[in-house]
Amino acid sequence: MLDQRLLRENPDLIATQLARRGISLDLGELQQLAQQARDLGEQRSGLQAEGNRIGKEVGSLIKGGAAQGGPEVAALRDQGNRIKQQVAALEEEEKGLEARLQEQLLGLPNLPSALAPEGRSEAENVEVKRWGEPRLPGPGESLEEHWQIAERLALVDTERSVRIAQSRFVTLLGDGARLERALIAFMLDLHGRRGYTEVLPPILVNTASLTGSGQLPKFAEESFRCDSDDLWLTPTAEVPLTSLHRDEVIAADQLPLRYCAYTPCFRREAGSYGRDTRGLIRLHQFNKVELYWFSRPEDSEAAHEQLTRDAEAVLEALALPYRRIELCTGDLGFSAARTYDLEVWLAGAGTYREISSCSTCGDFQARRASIRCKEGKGTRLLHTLNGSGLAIGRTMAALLEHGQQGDGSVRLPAALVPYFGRDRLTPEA
RNA sequence: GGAGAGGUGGCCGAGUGGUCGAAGGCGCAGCACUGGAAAUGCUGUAUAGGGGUAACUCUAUCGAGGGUUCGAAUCCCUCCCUCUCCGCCA
Repeated sequence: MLDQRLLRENPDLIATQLARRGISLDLGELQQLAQQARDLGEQRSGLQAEGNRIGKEVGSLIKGGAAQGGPEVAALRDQGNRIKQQVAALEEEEKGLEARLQEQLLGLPNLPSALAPEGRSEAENVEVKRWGEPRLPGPGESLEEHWQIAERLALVDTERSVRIAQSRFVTLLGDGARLERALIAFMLDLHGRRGYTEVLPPILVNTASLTGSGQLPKFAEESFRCDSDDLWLTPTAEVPLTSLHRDEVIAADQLPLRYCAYTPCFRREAGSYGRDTRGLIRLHQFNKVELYWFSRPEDSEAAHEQLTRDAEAVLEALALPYRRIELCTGDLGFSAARTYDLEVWLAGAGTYREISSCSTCGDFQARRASIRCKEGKGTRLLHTLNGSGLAIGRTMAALLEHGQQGDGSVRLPAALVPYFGRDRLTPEA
């Protein structure tokens, strides 16, 4: 959520910055709404002050011996009643305005960081770096895509998943299930060694939590909802992790707080019919290990680099080639001020594919979720950052495509052996 | 799900409908004392919003929302949460 003070004092800045995202917006209505709400509030609190004064006066009159039903007391009582009615009327109007204002503000995305490159769409994202050698098919060799390998090795059962749930769900079997579990444990251990506190949060979250991290109110159609309970299936661990410290004030010397969490993630993927229909790339339910930082505002830029490095460390430990892309202003997510996407090389598909998205949200989520830090006198909003470290299903896809052998088996990186128990997936196994 | 108890500042804990943003204690900060510290003493110590260059000031907040009243932490209603016991359950 954007700062109301900024709206009042520098609306042009908001308009210019949102324009960098490709949003042209007339802030006039919003400003007017804010102004009206403020005027009403001023009027109301003035009346309340008057009412408080009368109340005290009655108190001291009675204490001084005036009769409860005496003329002075009765006059003040009438006056108090009139004020009460006026206050009630103003309050109702103010509430309506505040609700509208809040609704509109909650629907506005974050302002892009000054550092985010200009651009209108995905096409203008900027490649920052590449790591590793993308595997290309040798002469006469054709590389399979991960879903072909997975089916051939009986790691997944797609058809039966429809029976259990729906399309876009997957059931992992045998080595597939074990590899998924190994990857989760491997990543959590890696991040734990790098200083993250492991968290296993609830994956049903309430409306306030989704609003705090920015999924609501705008993207309700993207989440699964438990209608009778004000609970939703979390679309990413970013949601419960943001709310881990919702409505808290954290001493600055405790920062940064760094968490990693494995959760299943649930997304309705509305409007993606026909895209990535095979395999592990786009599912209604998938597993992910998430990294999350609560940082002092001054430190969040460096934190963003570090968080991204921590995600890259997973890919490097698994020897998976990747590149780092910085999203241009037009491609930034709703809550992000600046984002690096990590794209892993899918050898069978012959493309780089997003496997992690590392964002700094500035104070955007902190304002929505009311998370502050305290340093000396006074409090201020802190900064939040999040990134995948990594999406498990896509990691498995990359491993299968990268490690496939001419004999039909798949070689796994050495780092996984302690977790999976073998260095190879074979047809017979 | 049933029965009971309870939710007050960073923490503990008092609070008779009238000057209560709230006693007292702990903690924390500053000052004094000390060679330095401990102990002690004094002073200060919530958050959000509005107004003011500032000193300061106004409003709101005692789980949340309603109500009664000139006036509510205190009385009434609804809801939420926590704890104890019973039931059920991985």
